[in-house]
Order: sequence, then C-alpha cells, then structure tokens
Amino acid sequence: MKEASEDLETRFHKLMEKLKEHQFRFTPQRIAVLRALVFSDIHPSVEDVFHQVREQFPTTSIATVYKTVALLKDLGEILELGFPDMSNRYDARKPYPHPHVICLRCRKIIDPELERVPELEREIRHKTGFLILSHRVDFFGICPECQQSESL
Amino acid sequence: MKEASEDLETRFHKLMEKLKEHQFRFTPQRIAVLRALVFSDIHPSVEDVFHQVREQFPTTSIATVYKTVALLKDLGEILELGFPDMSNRYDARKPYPHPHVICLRCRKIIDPELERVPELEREIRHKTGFLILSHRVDFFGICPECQQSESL
DNA sequence: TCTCAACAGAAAATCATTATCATGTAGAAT
DNA sequence: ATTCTACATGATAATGATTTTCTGTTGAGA
Repeated sequence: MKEASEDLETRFHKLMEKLKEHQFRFTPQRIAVLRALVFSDIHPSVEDVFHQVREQFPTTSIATVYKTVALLKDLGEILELGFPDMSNRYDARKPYPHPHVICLRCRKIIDPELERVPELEREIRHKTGFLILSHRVDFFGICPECQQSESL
Repeated sequence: MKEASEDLETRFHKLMEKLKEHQFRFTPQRIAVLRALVFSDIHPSVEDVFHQVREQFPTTSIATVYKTVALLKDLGEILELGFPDMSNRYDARKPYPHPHVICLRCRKIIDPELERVPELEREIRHKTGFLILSHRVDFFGICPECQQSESL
C-alpha cells in the first residue's frame, strides 16, 4: 500500500529533471515544495505543503507554493483533485487520472487498485462519440478506522 | 436522450410536494427556481438559473437562487457537481450519483448510460473495507459537435 | 564577479459561495 | 377580507481558496 522510498526519490528526481528541461530555476523553496509534494502520502493540500515547507524555510509565502503547484500542473506532472467543499488536494506521485476513495470523516484519500476504468472509458466513447481526455472516478464513504471509532 | 416533458412535470411536482411536506413556503421566486432547475437540460449553474428566473421576476437576487438550491440539497433532491475551475452545476432531475461526460470546449454535460458503476463500487468495498456512501464518475473530453467544429 | 530575467514574498484582487439583516409577504388565524 | 407573524427575499458584506500584482531578491550563465 505504501510505495518504497526509492521510488519516491526517483519520482522526485524526475520532477527536478522536468524543471531543468524547461529551464526553470532551482530555488530552495521550489525544491522543498517538490519534496513535500512527493514525500507526502496524504494527497496534500497547498496548505499542508505550505506548513511542511515552512518548517525548513519559515519565510516562505503560500503564494510560492501555489505558483509551484501551478507550474507542475502546466507540466502535467501533478494531478489536481478539486472539491467543492474543501481545498484542492494533489498527487505528484501519479499525475495521470486514477480512482480515489475518500473518507468523509477523516478526509483520508487512498488509491485503490481498479482495472475496470479503461473499459468504462471505452464504453463511454462508443455510446457518446466523445473524445475522452481524462476522467475523475472518486468514491466517498467511511474508512475502516473511522467505522470502528464510530461504533464506540 | 431527451426526457419527455411529462416526466419533467412529474419531477417538478415531486419537488413541490417535498417543499409542502417540509412546510416551506411557495413563493413565486422559489417556484421559478424549481422550474428552471428541472426544465433545464444543461445541468445549469446557479448563474444560469438566476438569469432564467430573472426573465420572469427581474428583481430576483442571486442569493435567493443559492438559498433555494441549498434547500434542495438539504432535502436530497438535487445533485451538486462541483468543479475546481468553474462554478457548480446542478441536476435536479436525477438527484442520486450517476456518471457524467463533460465537454471541455462547450462545457456541455450529458448523462451516459453506464451499468458498470455498481460493480466498481462493490470492488472498492471489497478491496478497501470502506463503507461507500456516494461517488463521482466523470469523463472529460470533446463532444462530437466540438470535434467537428475543431476540424474546420 | 556581474548581470538580469526569473523568482519569492507580501498584499491586494478575484470569484464563487455563504452569511447578515432590514424589509416584504405567504399563509394561517381571526 | 384583514391581521399577524414567522419565514423568505433582496441587497450587501463576509468568507475562503486561489490568482494576480508589484517590488525587492537571487539563481545561474557570461
């Protein structure tokens, strides 16, 4: 369920290379934002990343975090999960669309293994004639841990 | 693809009955909002409904539309589709979760026929142990009409 | 080391949505 | 039909997440 940290290092360096490719500068804040994004396993919000980065660079502005996240979005290297009732959450590990399961109580977000989504997409294509470019498949409910604490 | 208007009348009266059940008042603005919501086939935004209602009642405030939509949400009689980059869209015809296909060019939203979502939900339940309460299954792309106008 | 476009930080602006509150009115009681 | 009162409306202010703006700073190539 948890990715090996070697993979995370690899992913982090992939992002660094992307920045270099596009000739963006390596500033300490920017690097710290990348690290925070990749090494967080909670699908962090901008606020989450901001607090993380502040521990190392206390003068960091939240605008800087927003700008770096927007940059990664433009590069296609981060997946943005928007919600109407809370701030956006981000996945810099798997920037491509994939399903999520979200706990409505503790706001935990996990990535389930689902193989059927491509079939769904094919079905949609055939039935509607749409050219499908991305998708969002989210399930909302109560995680096992919160179910237990509820029944106390 | 388009529902018969008899069904829409039925749906409209269902909503009116819900209001009566819960002893909410029938104001002209409120009724107009219900009509606009049910009879629109574009999954309208609050702004869309507001403009529609204004044609009949020019002094209507957008706050009134927001409040009526919130009321229907509380009653479980409207489905809210939130987006990070545009205003929420609403479906008062089918208030339960169901898949959508969204054109990124013209912002059209349609309801495809998909039978596989319950299977997906069962799979998620088994794999994660979550108690699933709702879901959001959206596909984003270019509709057939916009594909044509693109190639001109 | 020097130079300068890109960047960081602070604050203001934006946008959708929600809250507030004075006035108006639906609908029950008279 | 008239009155009454709680609820609804409409105008506006507040909110919260995000974006933009502006000014001083800095990464990194010459």
